[in-house]
Amino acid sequence: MSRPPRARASVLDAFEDLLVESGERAATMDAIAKAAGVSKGGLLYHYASKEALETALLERLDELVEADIARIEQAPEGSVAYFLRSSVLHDDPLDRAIIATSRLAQGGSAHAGAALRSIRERWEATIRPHVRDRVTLELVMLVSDGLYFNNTLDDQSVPGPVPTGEALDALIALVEATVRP
Amino acid sequence: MSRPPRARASVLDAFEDLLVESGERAATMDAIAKAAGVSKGGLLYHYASKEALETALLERLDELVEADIARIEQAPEGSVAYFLRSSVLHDDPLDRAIIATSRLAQGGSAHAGAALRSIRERWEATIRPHVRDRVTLELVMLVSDGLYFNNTLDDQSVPGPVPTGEALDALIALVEATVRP
DNA sequence: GTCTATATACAGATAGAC
DNA sequence: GTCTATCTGTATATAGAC
Repeated sequence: MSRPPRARASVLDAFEDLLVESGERAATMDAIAKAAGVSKGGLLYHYASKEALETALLERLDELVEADIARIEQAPEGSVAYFLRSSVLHDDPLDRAIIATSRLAQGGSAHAGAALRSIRERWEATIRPHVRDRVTLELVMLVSDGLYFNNTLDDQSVPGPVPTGEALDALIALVEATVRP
Repeated sequence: MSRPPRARASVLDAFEDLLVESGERAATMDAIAKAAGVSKGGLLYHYASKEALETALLERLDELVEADIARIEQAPEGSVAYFLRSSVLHDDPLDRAIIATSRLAQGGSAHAGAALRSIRERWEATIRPHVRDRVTLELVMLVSDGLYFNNTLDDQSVPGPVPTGEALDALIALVEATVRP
């Protein structure tokens, strides 16, 4: 755990980037090695197989989610507002890890699918105390899922259909007014 | 168009099934041929390439969406309620086509991604007259997206986190009360 | 720790018989 | 229209030098 080699992290970054930017088909061992600036042999010294790389991505995701949940609970603007607002961000490490994992899940990885379900449960448990009842909890979760889903479909050129700026503020205000306990 | 050979349709069905049940990695030409009960050569007589198969799936999706939009507009229970309820179904042809297309989009297919964005725009235009304003329209669309997203992650064994039965009725009632013009 | 070279498997696609 | 056999490219992974 201590002092992990620089190359190891940059290989994982390259894997994640390729998944996010170009999809699972593009994330081959060759492409990952090239993007990370190492040879295929070098890559395989750090991660002995593609499955090892996927496992490492899932572990990174898990750590990022843990930190995110702490932030949700302490957010000054309120947990629901913070949770929804953070569902629409694009380029922070957590969102990239989620989108990458989502690509793997849709490709057929059962582990990745299970990881996403587990994250959703942890978020749900965190939000539960801050809403009125079961139904309003569903509403918050589904709006968040919807925001994430649109993130995953975003292509870098076209702006996504998801609200930003004042439209996002208005959406959050609407949801908060509806779900407040 | 008239009297399309039975085998042609069953090849497309097999492609869709493999995408939905097992993800894009599993949907190889070999696996598709086997599932459809034809040889690889037989498959390639009907669809000369994998891209042709993807194009056919997108065309099927387009037709199903067209029919769906007509149903949304005429639904006796109201367009918003019908739209949300139909977002949670699992085994109708439209949902399977959407999930299959979603797998291709996450795999990296730009065409599939564009098709999903186009569907979303058509739905949005259909729902627009039935809600109060821009913000409530966003809310309905995002809840629908959230329901679909959870569908795509559902694994066949575990029941998904998405509401059914009375919980779904309550959710729909909540959203309708919030967005009604 | 990182490299080159190579083994093995499997993908998509072609050729041509029936 | 459907088949078998085969070509070609490319994916993951191994072996072993440096």
